[in-house]
Amino acid sequence: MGKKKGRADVRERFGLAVKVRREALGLTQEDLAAAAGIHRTYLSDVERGTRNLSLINVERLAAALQVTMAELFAAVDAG
Amino acid sequence: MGKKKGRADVRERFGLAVKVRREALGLTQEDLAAAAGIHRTYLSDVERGTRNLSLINVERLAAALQVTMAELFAAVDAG
DNA sequence: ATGTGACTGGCAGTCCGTT
DNA sequence: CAACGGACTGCCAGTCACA
Repeated sequence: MGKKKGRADVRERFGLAVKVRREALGLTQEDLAAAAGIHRTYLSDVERGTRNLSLINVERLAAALQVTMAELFAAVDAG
Repeated sequence: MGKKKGRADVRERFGLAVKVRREALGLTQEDLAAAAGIHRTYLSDVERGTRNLSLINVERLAAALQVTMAELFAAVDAG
């Protein structure tokens, strides 16, 4: 039953949302990183929840994932 | 009829979304800044679209505005 | 293909004040 | 009450070598 309580850090929830969506598209981290115009190792950090990325990179990632930011954050909120 | 074209910068759209929601709640910048745990002058910059804020502060702001991040970004996307 | 530590430059974020 | 300037600190952005 549970609901949750100690919710995970936003960075972790965001990273997971990105990863789930990326895999749904059948892309590798390298593919997505290239599409979003960011670096491969940076994306790796983002998916693992160790980076507190900012607005501009959030937008780039959403675009590369072919979802609106609202859709992406719906998954983050749900996480 | 066009609809879109040169869409405004994410920072500007985000700042406007925050401002509209803040005013709907009848809060001053100082009130909201205190509720979100960020600084007054920084919030001023954010609303004016001059700051590229990061994930953690986005979450704090959404919480202080009493909306989910998805709801907040729906307004940003619409902007 | 991905994870991770380390590194540096620039900006996110704070705080003073004035308009 | 909000915009804006200046100065400061800490952390994000961006990259590499290597497991």
